[in-house]
Amino acid sequence: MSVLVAKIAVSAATYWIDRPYDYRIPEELAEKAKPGMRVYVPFSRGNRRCEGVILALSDHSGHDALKPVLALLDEEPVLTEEQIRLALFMRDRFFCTVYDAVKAILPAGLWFTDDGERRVHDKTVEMARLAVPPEDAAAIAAQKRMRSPQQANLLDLLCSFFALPSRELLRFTGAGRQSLKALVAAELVELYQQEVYRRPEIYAGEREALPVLNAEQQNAFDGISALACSGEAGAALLFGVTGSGKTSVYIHLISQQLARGRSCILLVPEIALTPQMLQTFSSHFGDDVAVLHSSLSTGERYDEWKRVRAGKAKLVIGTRSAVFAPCRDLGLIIMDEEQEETYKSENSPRYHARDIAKFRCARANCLLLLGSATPDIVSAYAAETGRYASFRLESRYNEKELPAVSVVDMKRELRRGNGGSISSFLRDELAANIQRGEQSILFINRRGAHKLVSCGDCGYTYRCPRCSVSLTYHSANSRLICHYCGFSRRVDEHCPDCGGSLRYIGVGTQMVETELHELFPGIEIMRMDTDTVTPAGSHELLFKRFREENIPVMVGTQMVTKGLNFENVTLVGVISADQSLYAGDYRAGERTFSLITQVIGRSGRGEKTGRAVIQTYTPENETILQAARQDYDAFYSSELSLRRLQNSPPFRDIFTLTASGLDERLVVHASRWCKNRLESLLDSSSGVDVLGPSPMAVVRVNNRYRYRVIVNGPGSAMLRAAISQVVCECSTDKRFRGVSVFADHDPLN
DNA sequence: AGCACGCCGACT
DNA sequence: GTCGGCGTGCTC
Repeated sequence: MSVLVAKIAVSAATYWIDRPYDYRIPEELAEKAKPGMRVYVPFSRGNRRCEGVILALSDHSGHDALKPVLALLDEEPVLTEEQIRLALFMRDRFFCTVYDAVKAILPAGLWFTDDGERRVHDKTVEMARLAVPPEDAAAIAAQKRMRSPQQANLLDLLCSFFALPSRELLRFTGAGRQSLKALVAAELVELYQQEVYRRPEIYAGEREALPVLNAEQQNAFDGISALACSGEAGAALLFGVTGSGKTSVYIHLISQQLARGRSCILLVPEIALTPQMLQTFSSHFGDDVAVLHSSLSTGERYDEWKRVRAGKAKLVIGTRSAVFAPCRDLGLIIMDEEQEETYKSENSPRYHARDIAKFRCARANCLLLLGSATPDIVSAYAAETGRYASFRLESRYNEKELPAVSVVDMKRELRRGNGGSISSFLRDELAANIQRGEQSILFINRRGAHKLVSCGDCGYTYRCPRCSVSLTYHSANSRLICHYCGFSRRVDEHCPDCGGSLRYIGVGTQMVETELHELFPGIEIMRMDTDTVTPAGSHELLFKRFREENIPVMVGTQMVTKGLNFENVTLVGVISADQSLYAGDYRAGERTFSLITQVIGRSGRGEKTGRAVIQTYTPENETILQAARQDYDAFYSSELSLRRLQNSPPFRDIFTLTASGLDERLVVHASRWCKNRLESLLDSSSGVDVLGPSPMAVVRVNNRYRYRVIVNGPGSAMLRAAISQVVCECSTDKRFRGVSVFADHDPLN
């Protein structure tokens, strides 16, 4: 019997209409069409051509009048059966469309290729700009105000910005695409493509002998390798204190799998920060290594992807998305620093790399190894209860002692009249280090280390017109920028409100840097921020300078806590350990513990023993004390009982329903409706709590108000189905037009 | 979402 | 009358 029907996931389908659509396969394509191939199909009333992917073939359909598949985009399937399964799993797990999942699984480069010949195009975004002088546009806008207010709004906005990405433009004005198209048709506005630039990457190395394992590492290796070679699916946790040499164990495990003809994936939280890790692995595995991460160019990424798929590269090292690497004969997935938040995607598909890794390992009957010095409480619990195998590395390299840690009470410091951010204790320690010619690193527990601009007379501060946050000053281009939506503007000469003089208030690194200059005149201070606009690789350069020029003090955010080892650093300071403790979500304690542990780990990597100073306004806080003692087990047990009381993971799963829109009242209304609807769908005995709605920490972004309902319950298929149903119902409810809703499993905040 | 169909208000 | 907003409903 001839196969005539294809079940297809289409790109144009939104979440609430996403299902396999049946299409007729025309006679001439019947031979070639296979599951996993991309196709063009007509979709919706206008039969507009859209992309799709064949999920399955069939000989019948429950529908009559099927539309035909227009064309096949691939000669061979680009998705394996296994990857199709994964995409379907992702839809169910992460509340995304199947096509969204497919786009995450496949590399972007695939969309730019033709006939197997690589034709990499520059990545572009669609921009809209005025096609007439702004004065004319303003006049036309005024004319149009009555008849077509949406078009008038679009024109007005373009008058002040000249050019904007059309996506942004529509989002900001709330106008529909048709209004923009009308303006384009009237030749008042034109659309054009603007390039988004990408940067390349180089790596090289010579093969080296495998590192020698110490007894403890050998022991861990033996246990893990037995599991990895057992041919059964499973997961293991490798708890290894900072400097215990987890990497050496990884190298041996990978080497073993490659020798068995299996391929491996090594996931790292942030590859840009670990060039020496890459160096290490390419020195052992040479061309067997493929690197996959977001700052590769589309072409490079695609090339690496092809090498992996062809079986030419057997070890994939990469960030989050590398978990989708098309490895053949997968033998092992390792997630290094598995507690890191960068493994969770914050836009659709909102997946966690750990969940994808588990799925793949289960299907491939292989091992997932989670490595960490401060494991996620959920992973540690799974290890404790025997769901994961568990291995420990407890001795530091070369039997080095832990740094001596001091906790400084900043409240007392304040009472003593020191209102600055550096305590007298830390100051003395710094002075001692400077005198000895040793280096120090100060860590600021805060993101966005920028300046605010405020009026010295009336206190006016610049706020984003589209978001409920202040604008921050970037010296790189002398502009004020919103970190949420990217809005930017020039700074005025004087206060726009009262004409007074404007002050530039340093927060974070800048403030500390200034203070240090006052305390230690003439001493060089290096500053390192996470989100300064700097060219690629400049962090590495800064680290190199710090090392080679023996710069006495480095001040920085997040990134100074990661990776690099400096022999001569013997003092680290945490300026304020408190910020991340009160972030509000259930992960706050975990984050703080992990952060402090990593900072302490930066000290005393060389010959000399290190010291660490932790400043806090709550010196009695258990988490901070446990982190200071580097006592993960104590932290784990107190955190676990807290989680048990709070009903948070690992005891319950957390889901959120987030609603956003221009009309705040409507957003609240829709959120409240979601909560009630969900409660009514669930049995009162289901053990599910629905909380909220509550405004998000930053309520307004890009003029859209954001409210959230939190669902706390067992992550059962039944609960996920109910959540999915509520999202679909709310999205299609006419009363909530203009409000968009999405669900997320265990979001970061 | 994005597209067609169809209703209703303004201008020739 | 009719042009073109903008609301409504559907997507194999």
